[in-house]
Amino acid sequence: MKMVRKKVPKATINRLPLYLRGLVNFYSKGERVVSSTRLAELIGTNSAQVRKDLSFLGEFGIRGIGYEIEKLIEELSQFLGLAQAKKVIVVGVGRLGSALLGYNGFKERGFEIVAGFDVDPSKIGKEMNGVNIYKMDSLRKIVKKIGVDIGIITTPAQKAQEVAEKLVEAGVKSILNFAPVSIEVSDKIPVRNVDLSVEFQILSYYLSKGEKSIIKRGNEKRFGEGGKPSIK
Amino acid sequence: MKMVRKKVPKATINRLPLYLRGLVNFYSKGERVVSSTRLAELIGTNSAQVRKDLSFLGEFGIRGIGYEIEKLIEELSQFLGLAQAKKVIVVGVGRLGSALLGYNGFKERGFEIVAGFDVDPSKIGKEMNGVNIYKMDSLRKIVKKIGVDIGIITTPAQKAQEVAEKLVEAGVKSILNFAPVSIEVSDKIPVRNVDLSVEFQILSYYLSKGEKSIIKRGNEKRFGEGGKPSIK
DNA sequence: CCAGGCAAGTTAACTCTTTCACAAAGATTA
DNA sequence: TAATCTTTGTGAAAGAGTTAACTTGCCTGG
Repeated sequence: MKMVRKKVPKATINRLPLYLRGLVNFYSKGERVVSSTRLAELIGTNSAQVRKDLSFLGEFGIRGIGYEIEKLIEELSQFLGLAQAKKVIVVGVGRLGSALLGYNGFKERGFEIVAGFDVDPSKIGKEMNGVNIYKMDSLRKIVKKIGVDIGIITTPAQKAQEVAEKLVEAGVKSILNFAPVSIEVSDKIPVRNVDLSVEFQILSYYLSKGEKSIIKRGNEKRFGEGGKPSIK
Repeated sequence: MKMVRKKVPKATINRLPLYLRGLVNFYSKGERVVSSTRLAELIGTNSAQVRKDLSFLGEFGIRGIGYEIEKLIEELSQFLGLAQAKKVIVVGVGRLGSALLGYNGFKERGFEIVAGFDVDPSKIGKEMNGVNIYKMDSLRKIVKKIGVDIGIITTPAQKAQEVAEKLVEAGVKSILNFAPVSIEVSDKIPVRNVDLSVEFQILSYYLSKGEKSIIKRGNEKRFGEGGKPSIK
């Protein structure tokens, strides 16, 4: 029975959205209660982990029964700050950027893309999937006017850092960077980097790891970025 | 002078592609040597971490100087199994799938998209960004013929599990899943799940907590169940 | 109301990862 | 050659995260 919530580990934070996703799925199938074991299978971990993770948020399971799905969804949404919708802009509406503009899953989950920005004159002033595309010069004005929670960077790598700075300067509150480069901004602004090539390369390692798992050594001669908090 | 079986930590594996990315970038700018401190800044960690990570692969720094970039790129590429090109297919060429088809960065990094698959008759038989789109029924035949290292799933969530099973059955060696659902296949097949909504939600948490910034990438890999990839 | 079953909550052991701090070794200077 | 400087490589300590195993509490059947 704890009133004071201890600090929630980062590893736990990373799993909470996965629980949420699974719970919503279960709920839509008519289920109303779920056990830690069932939730664990869903995301590939074990039941102790699930109980531990959820215990950081409070006690809302029923011993002998499990967790009431609806209640747990509510608690997780609350905890993750999903209670109110988030406004999102996309800078760089090339292939990936426009794919994001068109993905309905975000809106369903409370992330509304309110504007796109690009430097290509042939895109500026157009509308893509119901979202207006503006020139970069308008960034500041538009952000000030509507308030933006998340700025997505889908520009080429060379432009990413510059864009990140413009976003911060304009007042965007957090950044999701898809450009294959690490960006560095004030450590007050949460930044997440998602590099798809990196995912491929990690997979490549596990693909070939049979031979790679034995290493010979020694017979001759092996986020706001910038030295701030390192997170996995 | 030791010949040791030493397990490379997963956390290290996840960082190696980031070092590689930075090194390639430095090299293209004409630099030839880099220190652990410099590499650390690049990915937002500290020099001890970098040295430790690299020490798992061998000793190829020069004390008093740093690391020879070209050599380090070579070693990392070798270690990550990037020495030979990987063949990739994309199942589901909707918005995200076709964005991936068109991204040149993959080919540059040795990941060649050799075919796309879809169920939509209006796409089948067409070519998108130089890649032929086939019907799902052809999956097995084509995979058998050309050999496929990585299968990307960019279908709707409801189809993802079924597609994953077809991929495995056809002989695809690893899977990168973008559908917002966890897929479960044989433990022998490495799987990585990338859910963009999850990234948004994690960001949402840090946003609402007004907490210090996050940095790195999300995450964890899953291998079927509770992660089997370690060799003891 | 009690006994038995079941699953959450919790503690502590354990494992994994990061960081510290220093010895080792190549480079440079005198 | 020796002294000094610099940066790697590493063992050990510290810190995070995971898992096992135990305790608590709810529910059901008798």
